[in-house]
Amino acid sequence: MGRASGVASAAPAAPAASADAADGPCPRPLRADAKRNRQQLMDAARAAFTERGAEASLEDIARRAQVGVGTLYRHFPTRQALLEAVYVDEVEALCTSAEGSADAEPWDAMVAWFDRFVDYVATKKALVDEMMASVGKDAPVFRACHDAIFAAGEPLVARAQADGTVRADVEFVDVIRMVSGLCMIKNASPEEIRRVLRMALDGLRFQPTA
Amino acid sequence: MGRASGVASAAPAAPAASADAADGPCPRPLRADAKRNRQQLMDAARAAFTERGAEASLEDIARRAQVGVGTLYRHFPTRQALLEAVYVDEVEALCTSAEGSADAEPWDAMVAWFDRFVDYVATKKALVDEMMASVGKDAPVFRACHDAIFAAGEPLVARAQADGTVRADVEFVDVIRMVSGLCMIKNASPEEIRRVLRMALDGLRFQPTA
DNA sequence: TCACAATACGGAGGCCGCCTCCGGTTAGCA
DNA sequence: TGCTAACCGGAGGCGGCCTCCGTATTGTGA
Repeated sequence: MGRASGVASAAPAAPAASADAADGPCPRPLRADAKRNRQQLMDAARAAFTERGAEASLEDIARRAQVGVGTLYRHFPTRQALLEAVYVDEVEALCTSAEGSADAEPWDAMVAWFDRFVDYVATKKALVDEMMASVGKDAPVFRACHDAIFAAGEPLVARAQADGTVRADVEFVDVIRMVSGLCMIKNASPEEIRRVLRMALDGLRFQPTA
Repeated sequence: MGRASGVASAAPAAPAASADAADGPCPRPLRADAKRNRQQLMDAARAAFTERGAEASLEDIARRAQVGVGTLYRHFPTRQALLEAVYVDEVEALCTSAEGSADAEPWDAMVAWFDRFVDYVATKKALVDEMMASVGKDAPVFRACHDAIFAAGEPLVARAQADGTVRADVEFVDVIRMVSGLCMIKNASPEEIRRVLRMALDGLRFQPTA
């Protein structure tokens, strides 16, 4: 993560991770078996959501994780909770990809990030159905991811604006909304989406003559 | 409908309509009670999908239509079939709205139609989840709707291109893909979407200097 | 090392929606 | 009026959702 308030929670890949960070005082650090099962559930869920979509059967996820449904529901009371847990990880990965482009041309750096944004999203449509919905929503987890995305992308747009390449009257919210929308295009190849993205982004540098 | 191969089937509003047009020779014109039930089902479905989303319970739709589930499934073997039947009607309405703008400025006429497109879609997100998926897909019904939309919108874009307002190298498929994507933006007010749409459409008239 | 809470596990069970199947009903023709 | 093809409706099998509670495991204090 770059700056940004660090999206929070979501146990890392390592098995012995610190799966704390709920909201309250957190009296106990989660028992060993619980920690293990939680991780297995997240892994199974990530796989299932990726290949079957956000509607993947929770019972099936539990089976894949070699865990009873009860356990699944204890860790993640709702499908939404599970979806979020997985998706927070993903967002982090996306956001870090914004770093290290400081030396490129502002416009190119910006376009490149949005390219990655779209590619990235393409591989997890299911998860991102939720993620897209977060732009503008104020649920706690969403809020954090939303912030992370802004922290990653806004500077890129600002730089292109300072540079004069992007017209001054566009706002990042609108741009991210636009790109989010384009991510939802169905039945289009990556190249097709990229072409559309280029076209739409060109709107950012159109200088109204009026 | 303008030109276009007339989207087909989907019984009109009038109760005594000719609900034929399946695919084959159609030996019988559908019995009176069947015709009535079919209409009730479509009405109930339209309402249910609009207010509960595309996941609305089919059993509930049958109940609302005061018909057994069996009847529902006989008329519409799959949820998809029902969705399509309802959605064909909707697309027709959208397409006809492209007519009568021949006297406006090409750019304005085009923008206005896409505005309507987005507004229209906004009120039936559920249905249009399917519709959006149709751009590029080749299922029979989809094909027809797809054609109808192209027949309605393509001339508008072509006119703006002939006019020189829209750059010559954009293709209608891409434009409709772009707008379709924007329709999917979540949690945004109509004005916000309109702003994004304007921004994206400006990309069509950006003249690359290179 | 042992014993005993505190925690966590897992799956049976109630509920609901999907879809199929078939005995009973009805429209419409002769 | 009688007959039959066409149609109706809902019971029933299946699978997913979620809850509840008896059983198993962990880890801590003696």
